[in-house]
Amino acid sequence: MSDAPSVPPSTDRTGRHGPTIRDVARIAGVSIGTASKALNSNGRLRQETRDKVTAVAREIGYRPNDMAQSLHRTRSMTVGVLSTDSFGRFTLPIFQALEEQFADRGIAIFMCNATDDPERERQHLDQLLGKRIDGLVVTARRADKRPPVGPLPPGLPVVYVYSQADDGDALSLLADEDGGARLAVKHLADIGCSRIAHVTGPEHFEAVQQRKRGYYAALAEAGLAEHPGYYRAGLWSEAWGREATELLFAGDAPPDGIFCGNDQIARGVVDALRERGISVPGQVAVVGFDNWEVMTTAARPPLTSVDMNLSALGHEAGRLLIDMIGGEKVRGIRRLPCTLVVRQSTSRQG
Amino acid sequence: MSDAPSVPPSTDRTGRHGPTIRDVARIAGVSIGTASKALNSNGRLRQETRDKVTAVAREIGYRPNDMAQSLHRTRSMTVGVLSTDSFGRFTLPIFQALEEQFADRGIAIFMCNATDDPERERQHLDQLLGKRIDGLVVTARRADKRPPVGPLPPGLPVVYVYSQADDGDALSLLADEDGGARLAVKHLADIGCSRIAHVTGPEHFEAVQQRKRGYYAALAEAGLAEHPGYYRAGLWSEAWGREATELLFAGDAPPDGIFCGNDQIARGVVDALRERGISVPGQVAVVGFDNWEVMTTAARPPLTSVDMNLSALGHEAGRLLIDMIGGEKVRGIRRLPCTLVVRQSTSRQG
DNA sequence: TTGAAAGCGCTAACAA
DNA sequence: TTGTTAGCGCTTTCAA
Repeated sequence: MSDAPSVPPSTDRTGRHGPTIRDVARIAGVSIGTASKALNSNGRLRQETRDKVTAVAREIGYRPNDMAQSLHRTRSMTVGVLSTDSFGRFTLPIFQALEEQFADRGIAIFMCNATDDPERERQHLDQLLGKRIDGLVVTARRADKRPPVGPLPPGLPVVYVYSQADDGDALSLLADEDGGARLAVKHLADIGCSRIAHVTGPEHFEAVQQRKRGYYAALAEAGLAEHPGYYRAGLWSEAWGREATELLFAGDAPPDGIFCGNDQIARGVVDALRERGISVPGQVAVVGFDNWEVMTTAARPPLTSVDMNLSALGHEAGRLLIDMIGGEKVRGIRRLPCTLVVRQSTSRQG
Repeated sequence: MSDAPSVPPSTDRTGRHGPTIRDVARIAGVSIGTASKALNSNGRLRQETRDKVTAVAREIGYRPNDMAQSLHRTRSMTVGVLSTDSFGRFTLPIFQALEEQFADRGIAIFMCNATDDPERERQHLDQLLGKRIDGLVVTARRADKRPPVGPLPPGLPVVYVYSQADDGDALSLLADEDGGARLAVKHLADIGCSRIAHVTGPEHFEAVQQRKRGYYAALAEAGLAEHPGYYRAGLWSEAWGREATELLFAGDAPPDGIFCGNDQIARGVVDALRERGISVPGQVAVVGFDNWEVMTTAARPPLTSVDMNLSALGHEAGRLLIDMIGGEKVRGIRRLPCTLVVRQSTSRQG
């Protein structure tokens, strides 16, 4: 069977998970310890030996078994990402950023989805803990408060992203929605709007509350009056955007600037305005929220929009989790700034 | 320190990964072997002993270490999902379905993203193989052919989903795009359209080729003539949908049915038609592709669209991979049927 | 019915 | 410079 007669007699058994370091050592004619040193390029070894071992390893397709390694180390080099709401448009850029961060450090990601089902969440958590993850990221679609996941082993680093735990000791990373709203309203004021309306989604969303706060705060800062009827909460849909526009323009004091709670609403608004023969941004300027390219660039005109920088949020989450795994203590709620992306719905050149 | 004086003296050392079975055994006052039997409810043991052990385990929060277990088993109970194009709208429902399938069987998922970067793909693959995954799913945004991933250890089950390997021995799961196109065109013919156009995306997409084939085949089957200028390839955008509509209606024989390559194009088409004062579906019926709800329901009127059932594709992929892990040999290209979802753009009741 | 011990694949401390 | 060995946490014979 053997094509290498110089190889010492062996059981010819290859590990159930593929060739093992024992196989490498045997074929290379060295001890296991030596093989280990050679492959991990540490310890003092003759270059010749080192080369021989690595050559054999390559030849037989040896690949160290991470699970066996992790049994020694205090790290499994894996983290769990638990989405407590289904994978969606908002969690996606966060995932992507997390993935980059961790992949760069050789940390693998267990991805789990527990769509608002506590039972499933429990199962996933059990599984992740069985895998001895080094850290956990919890994401959601909404930034509303949620009960903390758990119970978890003490000391397991956890970061909530775009999601907030009802637990003062937890670390939550959120977008500064209030600040985003201010950016939008200030921008409208800066380009000369004085009657600025806010058409937004359902009031039970925390995000709606925060953006509303930012809206009023920015109005005050700009020295603009609040107008009853300029604030309209409804649905997150284009249809609501169109409907709200009708309502706003039915009155005697139509707005000259509209800050929308998301891009779908904004798109509905610009459509309705166009169909009423009102020019955007000439007569009315419009700002959306989310900077969802599918919407912002397809709208006529393309929409100025607030970007929550979810990708940055994900990167920061990854960075912090890695720090925490490294032993740092981090807690509290951190809000990352939003950015305004200007397009033609608020400027002629855009 | 100890609040249980009856417990035998110990090193008071808890494993680096949390309490171990040794801890359980020591505290329960039994041997490790006994504890193992009790916790895995096998072997013959006195009920009393069994209860004592499980009680202790629960109390100290013992959780078996999967990595240590996997060292014995021939399975790691993990699979890798490698996205060779970034996580997106198309891969999402597939992920979700895969996740369900695997989670139900206690299999964890390593999620990796290698956005068209072969180097990164190699890294991820190395990592996954180090983790001793039991199987691999490869997804992509496009269904175009790609070189097979690898090199992989022989016998490692792989399934390509919404993605096709340039390797006859591989298993690929795809949507039946040709069939989907036929569904759409047949539907249009059935409701009385006789001049059916096809506005689609860039020709270098395999999907475009296939849908085009289905379009012509269905025309022939319905006994309808091909009309030069009724086939328009362009971009995957609303703007192209609008532009193509202008082109189609500039000629002398405007169509009375338009099958679009995706929902964005379709939305552009219905918008352009409405603005031209052409009623949909009264004068022209329109069908989209993808059944992307954001588009289909926001369009006016809501769009009839072909659904590729990506979720079903994901489920099937999971099922097959599990079969393959179980030892079954599966190969070849499988195309799963599309479905037509009828809405108002082709029917008055909708 | 329970305990002891070998070993999964690997690393690291210690000997030689 | 290299080999030996004791674990990492667990399962599984084989003895007792």
